[in-house]
Amino acid sequence: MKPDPEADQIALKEERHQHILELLGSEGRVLAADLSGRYSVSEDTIRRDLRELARSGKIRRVHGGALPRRVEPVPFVSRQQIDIESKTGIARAAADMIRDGQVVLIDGGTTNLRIASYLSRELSATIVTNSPPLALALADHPKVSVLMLGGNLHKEARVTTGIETIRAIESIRADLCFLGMCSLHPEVGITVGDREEAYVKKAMIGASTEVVGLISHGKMGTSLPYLVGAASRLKRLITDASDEDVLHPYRSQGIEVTST
Amino acid sequence: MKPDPEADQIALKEERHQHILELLGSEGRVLAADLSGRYSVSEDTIRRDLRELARSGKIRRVHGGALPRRVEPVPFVSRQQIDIESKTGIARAAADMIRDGQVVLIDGGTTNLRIASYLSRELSATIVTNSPPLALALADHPKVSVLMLGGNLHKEARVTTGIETIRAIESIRADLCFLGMCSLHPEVGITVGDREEAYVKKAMIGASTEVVGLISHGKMGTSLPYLVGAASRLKRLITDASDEDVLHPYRSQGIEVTST
DNA sequence: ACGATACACGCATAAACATGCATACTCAAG
DNA sequence: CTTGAGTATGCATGTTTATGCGTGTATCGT
Repeated sequence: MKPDPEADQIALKEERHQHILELLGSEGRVLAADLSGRYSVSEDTIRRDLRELARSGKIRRVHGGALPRRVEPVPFVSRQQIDIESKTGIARAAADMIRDGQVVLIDGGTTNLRIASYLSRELSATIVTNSPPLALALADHPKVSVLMLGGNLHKEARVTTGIETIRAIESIRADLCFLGMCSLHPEVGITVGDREEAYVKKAMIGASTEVVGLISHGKMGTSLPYLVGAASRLKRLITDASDEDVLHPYRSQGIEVTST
Repeated sequence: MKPDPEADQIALKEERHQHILELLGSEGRVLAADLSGRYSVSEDTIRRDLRELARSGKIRRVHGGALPRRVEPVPFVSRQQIDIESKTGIARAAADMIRDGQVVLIDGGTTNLRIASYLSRELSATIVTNSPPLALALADHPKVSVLMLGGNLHKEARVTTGIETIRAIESIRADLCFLGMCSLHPEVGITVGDREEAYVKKAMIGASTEVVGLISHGKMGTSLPYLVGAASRLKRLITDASDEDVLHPYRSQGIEVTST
């Protein structure tokens, strides 16, 4: 055996495996024939390596070489698909409001969840949320720090609620709060369909300097059994509704309305 | 004995061990044959050395030599795909352990995440977890109640950690705890790669009547920087490893071992 | 449909391995 | 000093592992 200048740095099988994985990570693919030459071993050996790595799920074996494991996008629930365009605009406008260094309280809900997608990769802030889906969506963000609020999981809404959640909220001071809106009415106020959620939202309002409501047009002017607070608790409203008749009642209460 | 210019500076076993570790640190790997020549001892002696070092978790033994302990930062999403079959068996066995009415603490980790899929639809229990993905996986379950532990989101592991998490754990008494295992060694104990996580796991052990460890074979006999506790803290171990040589050290510590 | 390439399988072999045993050394008690 | 226990080492042994090669099969691109 002649020492190959490139090879025989790697004499151990495990070492080769590791190296193949790294190579796959940086190059995006590997070819069996190429690896054979690179490590000065027979293609059979390489094939055996690839087979092993594939069997333990570390790579995806294909004819001629191997590819990285499929990185499939996070499987989001179908409900997210509703009203995509309107929610996109609202979420983007909300994401733009966040400044570096701020502590931001973000409530659950599908609209709020989309905020995660529109946060700048450069943003360095602390996001506090009672929504596990939102927390997970932010897990890939390079800079934001995520504080998950504990509590009972409300299965329908996918948010945590209850006394633990409220206590945790009470112990923070947020610069900004994006409140999820189930329904909003200029006179009745902010209402939700769940008692526990109402208390959580009240606590969120109380813990934040500035409260912003995100709401799609279909939910405006409606009401639900449990009251969170008057509409005037909101400093700003971001919505896709554009009908001035609908928006004016809020403006007249001193709420800044942003229509996307 | 003939004095070797390079060798016999090192005559003691401990000296050799120390030197091997240093070499491993600087070179990234060591070869048994190479070391044999370097220290002018037989390969058998080197093999014994390597075996000892591996047994105490300081190196990773491979055919032909040894490598540093694996520090393999595989992203969470792709980690989910690794060793699917083995994780399935382990998770199923774990799910079967849960009885109606119990309060069960489930740690993060990809193996534990799969437990959710195997819970009977009839089961009525309270699941407490610091893993948002697990909480979400359980959101569709008809009967279990889910308590999400709050805290800072550890992005890599997708679990919450920190003082909030620990406080929340301390306030509950669980019947059962499924501890996620990053690595387990019969003598070194349960270890993890993150300091915060170590504290959370400690708290989990303390809050549970019965602690069960779920671990796939590849993680057995390895160790990481931060100690959670002795292996004997586990009442039961569920693994896909079936090699009696690997399992016996745990059995002899009084741990019930279930091999799937 | 066709060669060309990549592949899986079985077999052979050399290296690496575990194990048991014998030897040599150390240290301390007799 | 002698003796004996404990340890480290080397050697002989049979076993396991990693690898390469030959054969025949599957897959690819045209």
